[in-house]
Amino acid sequence: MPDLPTPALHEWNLMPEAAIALQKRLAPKIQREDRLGEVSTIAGMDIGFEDGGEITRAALILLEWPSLTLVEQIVHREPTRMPYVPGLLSFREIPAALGAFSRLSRWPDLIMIDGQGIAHPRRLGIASHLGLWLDLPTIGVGKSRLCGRFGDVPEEKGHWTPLTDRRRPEDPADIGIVEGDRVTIGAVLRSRENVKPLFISGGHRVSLETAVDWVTACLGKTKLPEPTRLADRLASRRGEVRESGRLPL
DNA sequence: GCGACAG
DNA sequence: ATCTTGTCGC
Repeated sequence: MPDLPTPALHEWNLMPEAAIALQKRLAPKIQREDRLGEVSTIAGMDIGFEDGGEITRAALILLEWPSLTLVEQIVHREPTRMPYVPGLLSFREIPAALGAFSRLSRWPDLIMIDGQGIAHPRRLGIASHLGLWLDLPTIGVGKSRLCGRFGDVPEEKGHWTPLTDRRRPEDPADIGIVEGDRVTIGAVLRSRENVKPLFISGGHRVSLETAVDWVTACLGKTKLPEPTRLADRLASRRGEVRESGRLPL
């Protein structure tokens, strides 16, 4: 049984200025180099809402690697405590996510989260924040852009273009490839043809290249990688997810 | 000052 | 995110 610090209200229910200050203090702690062990399980995390937003619903999926077989699925519901504010998403969704993780029978070796990693104004998106809290390798798998610019994305599945942003004063020198006053913070990946691309970024303890590799390796026939796809389904729709294993390539 | 803005 | 019907395409 994993044991994790209980999220105290005062640590998450912060005023915007305090939350931003905390992000700036935590961002330097993010590990951008690969620090993953052997991967035998991968988790997928996503959040949904009920009652017009009154209830937060955290969905956690645990898959076995490389079969991508479902080994555990958890749904955790609790009252919503923060409104959605661009850039402060983690404060709204992480408490519920931790509730789901506390019910997991064992820690995953890698986690994919619906949202950004360091591709964030202060380089601390929800995937990074959660990874730091759990001290586990995380990858951000966003369905849309929060910040940064990118050029045309190749049409071929698996190809991508860098997501770059203006370098911020507090950005560490090794945050990514630096070109002039810009830095690469993520990858805009064509996970599937004829569909809008995915925004991949390292969360914690995972480099961008490795993040893209893992997401690509978990792609099936759909736009989202299996971990996130299943968590997504569990977070929104009712009922459970039944899965028998990896889809044919 | 005017947009943009993860889920 | 969520509210919502049918519809086009592989």
